Amino acid sequence: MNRTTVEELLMEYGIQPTAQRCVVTGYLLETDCHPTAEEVMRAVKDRLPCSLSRATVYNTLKLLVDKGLLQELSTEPGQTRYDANTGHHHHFVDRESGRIYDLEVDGEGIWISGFELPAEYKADHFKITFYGKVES
Amino acid sequence: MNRTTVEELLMEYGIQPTAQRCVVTGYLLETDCHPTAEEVMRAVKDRLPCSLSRATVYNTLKLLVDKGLLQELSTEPGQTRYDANTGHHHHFVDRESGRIYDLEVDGEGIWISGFELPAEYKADHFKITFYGKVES
DNA sequence: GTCTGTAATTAGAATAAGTCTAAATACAGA
DNA sequence: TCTGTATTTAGACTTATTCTAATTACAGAC
Ligand SMILES: [Mn+2]
Ligand SMILES: [Mn+2]
Ligand SMILES: [Zn+2]
Ligand SMILES: [Zn+2]
Repeated sequence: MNRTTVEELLMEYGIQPTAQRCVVTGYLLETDCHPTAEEVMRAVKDRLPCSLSRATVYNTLKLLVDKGLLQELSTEPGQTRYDANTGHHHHFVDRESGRIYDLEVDGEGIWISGFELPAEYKADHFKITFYGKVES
Repeated sequence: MNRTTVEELLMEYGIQPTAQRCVVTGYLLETDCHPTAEEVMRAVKDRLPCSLSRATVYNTLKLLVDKGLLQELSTEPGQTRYDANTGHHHHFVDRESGRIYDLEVDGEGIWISGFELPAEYKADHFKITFYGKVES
């Protein structure tokens, strides 16, 4: 995804497309590894002619989450991770490597049987996280 | 659950039952509110004749997790919560209050239909977290 | 019952993730 | 070009958690 496409995407979401925001968004769209803010910072700072502040990375990530372009993941304590895949999907955490894999849901959607959510619990969303090992 | 019962439980799990550990464990067993380390600290320090160090609370929580008496929850960034319910169960997060409710799984267990875990993904565990509002 | 070595606890310092602040810079619209 | 607002910046600050070095508690040996 090139520079112009990212710019257009940001504008569609009502976000002023600055160089910093483009490069952060571009990185999150192209990676599939659910990076932390720190990882975004490292990955992205060489792509800019200028310096990049930590505050800008955090502000940008928060803005993108607010506007619905990213989702936040809390799979392990002390690390917030970011995911540009905002469709309804789930995750698999490899315990050894810590890597997080996306699990896509096909057409009809997912169905959980074997227990009832009590009537007074009105859920608007759910996520499933699997833990284990990916045998390569 | 009284003092002696907690002591016996800790010993069964191979944990030397000190006063601090008993009181932390006792609190987690009696509450259903998935407290943070800070909340455990506050709730528990008056139950001891002596002072209680932050380091002890964190060490104890980690020990109890290691030995399988507690599980850690990462439902929201920046807060690790603890859960003495270590059977297979799931959670409901009330977005307004932040409160976390347990969802028990009945006899036959839970079944997820609508997508396949790829063959090379060997999962030993999964958890489901629902988000929404509890209407009281 | 003491002695003694190890385990546990303590207060406070150190880290690390994330937020805030105040000043500088960029930029959209007049 | 001018001007006001939005964005970015470096670094201070906060908060959750971990580490450290010294003290205290305790289990087993005598
Ligand atoms: Mn991070
Ligand atoms: Mn906490
Ligand atoms: Zn994902
Ligand atoms: Zn629970």
